[in-house]
Amino acid sequence: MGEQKIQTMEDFAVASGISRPTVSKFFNDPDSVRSTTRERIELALKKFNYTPNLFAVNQNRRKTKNIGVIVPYLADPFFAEMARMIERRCIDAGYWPILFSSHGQRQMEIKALETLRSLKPAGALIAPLGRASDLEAIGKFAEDVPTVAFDSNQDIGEAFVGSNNFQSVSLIVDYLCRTGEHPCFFETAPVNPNATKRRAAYVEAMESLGHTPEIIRVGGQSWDFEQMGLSEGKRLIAERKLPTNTVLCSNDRIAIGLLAAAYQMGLRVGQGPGCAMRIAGHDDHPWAQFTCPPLTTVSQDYSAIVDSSIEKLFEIVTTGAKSESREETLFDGKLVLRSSA
Amino acid sequence: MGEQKIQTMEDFAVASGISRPTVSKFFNDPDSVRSTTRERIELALKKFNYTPNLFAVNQNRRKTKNIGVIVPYLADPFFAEMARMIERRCIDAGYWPILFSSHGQRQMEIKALETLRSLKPAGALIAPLGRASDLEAIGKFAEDVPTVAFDSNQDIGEAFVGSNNFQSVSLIVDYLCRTGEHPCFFETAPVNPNATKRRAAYVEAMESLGHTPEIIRVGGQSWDFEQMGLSEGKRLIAERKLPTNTVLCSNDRIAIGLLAAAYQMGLRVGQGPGCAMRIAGHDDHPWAQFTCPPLTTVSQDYSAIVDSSIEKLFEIVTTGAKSESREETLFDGKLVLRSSA
DNA sequence: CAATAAACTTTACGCGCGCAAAGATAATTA
DNA sequence: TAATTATCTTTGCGCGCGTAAAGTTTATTG
Repeated sequence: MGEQKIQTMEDFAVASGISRPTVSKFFNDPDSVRSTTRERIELALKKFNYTPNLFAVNQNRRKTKNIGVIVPYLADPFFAEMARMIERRCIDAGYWPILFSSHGQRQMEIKALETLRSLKPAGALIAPLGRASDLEAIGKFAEDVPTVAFDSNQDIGEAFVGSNNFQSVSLIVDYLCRTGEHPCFFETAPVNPNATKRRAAYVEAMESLGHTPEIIRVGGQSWDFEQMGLSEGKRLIAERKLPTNTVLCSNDRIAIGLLAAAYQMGLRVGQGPGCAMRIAGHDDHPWAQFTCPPLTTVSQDYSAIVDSSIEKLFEIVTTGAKSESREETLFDGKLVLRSSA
Repeated sequence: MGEQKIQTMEDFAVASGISRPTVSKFFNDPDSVRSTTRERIELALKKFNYTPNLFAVNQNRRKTKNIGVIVPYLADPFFAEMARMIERRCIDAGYWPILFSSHGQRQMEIKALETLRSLKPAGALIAPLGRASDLEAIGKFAEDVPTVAFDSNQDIGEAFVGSNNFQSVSLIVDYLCRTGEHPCFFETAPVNPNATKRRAAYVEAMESLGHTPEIIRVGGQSWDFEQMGLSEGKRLIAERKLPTNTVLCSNDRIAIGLLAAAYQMGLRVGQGPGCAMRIAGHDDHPWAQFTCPPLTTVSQDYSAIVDSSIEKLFEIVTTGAKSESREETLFDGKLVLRSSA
């Protein structure tokens, strides 16, 4: 080998002694050709190491095998982890995942949609930015491309898969009220419906337990949750503005910042005696087990959300069935008791 | 608008009253057409919202505008952050970044290379897995595609950009020795040359200061650094196996795990009186400022590394100059003093 | 204003492959 | 063995665009 440079499928077909259309058929679905033929092609494949030109392939296919994935913020391990799972599922199903991160910015999300559209994907999995999203742009995109939304429910796409915030928040509010002083709710300006729903869920849960909800909102809309938790947390502690000794944070990343604030202000966090406050989060973020103290939180069922949204998407993609009603699938959270609350 | 569906460049050219080749020219470089023409096209662009088919574009271009980016582990905010910067730079330069994560797995890295190759990228920025990498595969890839390696120096590609581990480690070893008990070195089985170099640098720095290096290696090769820092840290503390009260960790993620271990074992970490041990890390990881206590570490100059590697790559891509010698650029680290050591 | 240069239009080809149709060959069944 | 079916080969078109060449218009210069 080596002397003959296999560049095109034509070359490869000649070299392997099989006609090009059959080779083409093989690459689209190896099981669609006779086993003897398949073996001959696979043999030649090992010998010549040819890969079809992805651009030529996708230009001509009626529908491509591309799956677009857009997450709002890839530097958040939560989304990084989801992306990892999604990529794996796509590849296993013979699709090619293309990952975009909006990096928390409206313009980036729009850009990602544009780029994605020009890739003529078979489908898309989108976790919208939320408030910052151009819903109209996403909506238009979803008209042309089968789209499943996850994480943040913005009424776009054929279906939504996410967490049942009302269930999960009431779970942890119940727990906190049962085991100590009732919690106040610590949040940043809501970046997406999850944040809004969690606050509403907190209010509802508190009221149903006969407590007065107390909400502390800090800062503006930003994805630097830890930073805001830390700086605003320090300020609140210094000014003694926390209404109760128990703080339920809108998400784990805020809680991580608040934990650092408490530490730096010399406040011991936990349930035991000698502890000045309790801090709880929401999500069961990958880092939550490494905080000091380890963070009590409610888990989001990452893998269930990924599995379900992928499944939903493939269903829409393969059947081509535009469902008449937008389906919403919510997964329950589970209480993750560690020592911070 | 709306009634006329602009699908092809032909359609768009007709609709905007400009010939297709000129439109094509515009999309390749807006500055290559007369300003009056450019304005007319941009006007039509707003009106019709057309984007060229990326597959068709890239199929025909001599060299594509794709830049492949492969990072070893995207769930690590360090790489997520680098990837974010790289993406931005590429887009600003008119390139299209395609991001892959090896997810810590050899097979994924190989797969990413294969996929990337079929995208005929103009260039590639690769942070190799390290030990787990198929160096031969990357090497072959780099023969065909202009490649710059970063983060982990595996002798592949036209150039390497990374951190000067000897400088940075000796910096923090000096500091630690100067301000307290000399440090032992806490590492997992090295996943890449950085880890190996840091250990060597530690040994060298210690010896030059007249101290005996003491290395603690735990666990196997894995990217779950925090987990290993935590579990092995707890064990070491329980069994009183730490030779000194000062621990320099091979990277911040291990340090984060060890901090959690110390906390859970009731050990106070920091420099002050009443502190049982000091813990330092390496990298100035995005989370390092939110640990309890905040982590003293050495920064890697993320943005310098990104800038330099991008610059290097564009230089190679544009000039097409295969340099005779592989250039290595190392950036110095800076001491980041927080309160953990 | 004419002369030159720059930018444009028209025309045409080719990239590498998907895909369809018709005929040839191989595997399966009766 | 003949008939049926599955799979293959041959042939050829077209996807949407890059790009080149030749001719035409517009802007710049003297």
